[in-house]
Amino acid sequence: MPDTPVRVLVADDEPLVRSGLRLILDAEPDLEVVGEAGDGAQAVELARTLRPDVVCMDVRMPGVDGLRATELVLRLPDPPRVLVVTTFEHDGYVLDALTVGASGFLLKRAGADEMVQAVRTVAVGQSLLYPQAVRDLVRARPRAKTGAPVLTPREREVLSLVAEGMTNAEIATALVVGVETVRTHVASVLAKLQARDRTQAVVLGYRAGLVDL
Amino acid sequence: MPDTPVRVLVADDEPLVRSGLRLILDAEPDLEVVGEAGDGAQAVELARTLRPDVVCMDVRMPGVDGLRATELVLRLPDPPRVLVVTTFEHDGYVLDALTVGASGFLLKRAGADEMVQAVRTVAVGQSLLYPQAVRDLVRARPRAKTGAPVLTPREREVLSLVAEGMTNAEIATALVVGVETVRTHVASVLAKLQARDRTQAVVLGYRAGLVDL
DNA sequence: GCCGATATCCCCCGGCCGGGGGAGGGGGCG
DNA sequence: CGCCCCCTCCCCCGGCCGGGGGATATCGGC
Repeated sequence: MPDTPVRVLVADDEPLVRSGLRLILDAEPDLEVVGEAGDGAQAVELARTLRPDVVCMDVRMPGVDGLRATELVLRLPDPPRVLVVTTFEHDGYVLDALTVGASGFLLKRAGADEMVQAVRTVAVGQSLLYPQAVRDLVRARPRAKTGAPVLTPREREVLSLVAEGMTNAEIATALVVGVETVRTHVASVLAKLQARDRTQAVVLGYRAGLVDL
Repeated sequence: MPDTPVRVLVADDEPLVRSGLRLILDAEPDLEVVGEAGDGAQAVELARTLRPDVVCMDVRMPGVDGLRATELVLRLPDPPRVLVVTTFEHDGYVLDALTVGASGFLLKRAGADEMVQAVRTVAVGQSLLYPQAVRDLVRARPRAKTGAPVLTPREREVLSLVAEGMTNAEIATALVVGVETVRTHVASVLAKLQARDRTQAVVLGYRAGLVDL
């Protein structure tokens, strides 16, 4: 059945954990650990060069942490699937991990069977969670709007035009006001969304449910 | 490795689908189809008497449907895991299925490999979804279109970082290249997307399905 | 071997943008 | 009546951006 073994990259700052994972995974004929990374930066670099099918990524790592590393890994051309591994279930990383695009989330206390199963599952392109994580997800789901910054009507209007890629001058023309006015509104929006520039404002505004793209 | 095979109950109103599933699953030495049900009521009854480890449950069934049957099955003493199977991904059943306690959600168009993997995954007590379902859960968002401009891998990578609101200098640092290089890539992206600036590039790239926000 | 595509680096320059101020008028609310 | 928020307009300035040129190296295909 194993046409060609699933190539796995293990990223964890503890050598002991890496060795343990390697032992467990290499024991399976259809799995092959092709590399180990001790921090996030290494993980990204090895993912780029080794081109594994699956990356087992620890969340807590020195320097570039697992989540950031996951983001970067998934931006690689033809990226691997990322299976995020963590120690505690309620550290709030689950949602973040899935948001940045991880394919699965596994607890370190999981047994060898589950670990092996998890790698196979994400390898075929499916997503995997532990049951508690699913419940957390379902419960925390309608969070799209809550906690969103409060923009004035005019500010929302301006933001939506910014999101259309219009310059301040064009927005001014569209709204029949001065460019200075638009500049002021944009400045308010940037401050409220804690965005550095209009590009960030568009992305953050979209994620906060303030604009539709 | 398979101490004792995973006992599976298949519930689907179409005999053809049941036979197909039985063929696929019984071909695996560690899986064993112990029964078939043609509707929800039968599924519940067989789950009670056969005590399978996993129930593959179709959503659409005459009489008691898959979701209701899932609820009932999970109320049995020492209940099996339920893997919900459906044809369409956007029928809104995902959330309902997870809410009533299903362990996983699988599309019928999934290949045999995925099907087998899915059963094994839920058998060891983990939850499973197809990636699209996770994205829907994390953030209900419409999907991308076709006819997207052709960007090189590096250009896509740069664009995704632009979509994070990063400046050219920051992108250069992240990718460990010179700022000049990033400027070149950004220029190519702008030209190909026919965008005037990076903000338009993000919006157009998102609408073309080239970047995730 | 040649050529195209890709990726990397370099320079100049005009322009829009964003930060930091300030200032006036109108409307709601105590 | 005052206060505060919203909308409106104004000035200066530093910085990043985007357009216009080129240049070199590697890789793959014909």
